Amino acid sequence: MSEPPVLQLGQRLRQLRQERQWSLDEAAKQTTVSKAMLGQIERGESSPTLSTLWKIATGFHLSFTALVTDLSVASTEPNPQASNRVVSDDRGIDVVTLFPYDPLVGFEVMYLRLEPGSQTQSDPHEQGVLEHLIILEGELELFIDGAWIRLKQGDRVKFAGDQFHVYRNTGKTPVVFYDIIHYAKSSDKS
Amino acid sequence: MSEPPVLQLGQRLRQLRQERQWSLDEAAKQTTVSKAMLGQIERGESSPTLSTLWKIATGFHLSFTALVTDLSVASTEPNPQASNRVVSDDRGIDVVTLFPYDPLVGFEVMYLRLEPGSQTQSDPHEQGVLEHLIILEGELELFIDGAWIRLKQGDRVKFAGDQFHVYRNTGKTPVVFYDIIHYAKSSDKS
DNA sequence: TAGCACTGTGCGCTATAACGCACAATCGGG
DNA sequence: CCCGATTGTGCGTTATAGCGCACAGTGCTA
Repeated sequence: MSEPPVLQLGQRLRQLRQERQWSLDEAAKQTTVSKAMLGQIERGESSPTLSTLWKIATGFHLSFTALVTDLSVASTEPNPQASNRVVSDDRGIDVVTLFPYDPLVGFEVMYLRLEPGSQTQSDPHEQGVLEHLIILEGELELFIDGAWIRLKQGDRVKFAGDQFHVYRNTGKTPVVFYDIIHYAKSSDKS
Repeated sequence: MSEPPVLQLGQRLRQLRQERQWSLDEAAKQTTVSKAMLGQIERGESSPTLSTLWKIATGFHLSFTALVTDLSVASTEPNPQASNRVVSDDRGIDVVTLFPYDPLVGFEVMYLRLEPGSQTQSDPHEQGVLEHLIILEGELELFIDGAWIRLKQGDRVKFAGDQFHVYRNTGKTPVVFYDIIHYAKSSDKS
């Protein structure tokens, strides 16, 4: 991941202060954090503690997350068609992770695109895995429970991912779909 | 306002660690923060710096916001009626449940379509709710934590849904997006 | 012009974050 | 039983967060 966000926080704090047209002195009064410390933070010279961050957020009348929200690893990702795609299997398969696995929610979200004539099979995930497919484009064929089912644009299906299954595109246009993969409770994905 | 969230963070960190069944030693390895320090934080004996918080989030494979998301000032009481979350102004708003809430996975998936000029606001969900948006069409404006952010086709964002937020479409074409709403563990939606 | 108030920065001092290490307690295996 | 590995906690040391204060620079007014 990227570097510690001390510089980013500093820039953000200065921006917030200037929006309010507060001097460092005024900001110090509002936040009960010393003027000198606020200056250090703004210049990225200091990594404030949680308590100090809290005082700052409170003094600026922000929720805590508002103060640090831009310090997230870009929650906002660029267009998947324009981002780094991962060819994970045979030719004609694109896979992009839209939301990586997060133990807090227990799932990850994948974007998949299958060119006409392509196919990808999935060995059983670990026990308890549930998959949710949402078809955006084309017609997907899913082999599950010993049978092929067809899913067209707008369709969705939920199935146990802890069994062998296959995705294939026998149509003439690409298939695009999302796959929300939920892992059983208390299971870390890797 | 309420007290500095040092105790809350400690509880949260311990919870996250126990979910993963990590010892302090293992967590120290993953985060590059010393075992003794992690212990101090968990017991609320220390107020970690931003850099240390960052290391922890990174080591736990969380976004920074996910780590501190429950530490919001959030003076507003969580809305207990999470059943009908969309407060509308129904004109120009289509909402379809793609996957209804399932306690087994802890989330539901919604499809939303906003006509140009339409807007919908959402009172805070219950505490701990995380939302994941994937923009399919158009350009969505999301008001969160006191600021508007723009999300175009293909973008996605993850944010804490336990705070007031607004979706609006100020563009000239419809906006279509998916919303994966995850409710905190041990919380039944209805 | 001088004087005053304000602004942001640097410095030295104090408090505490963060660390490595030792250790008591626990558990499992021989 | 003993031994080794693991676990979480406490302690002393080091680095730095956070502070009050002094000060250079700026702008305004008499």
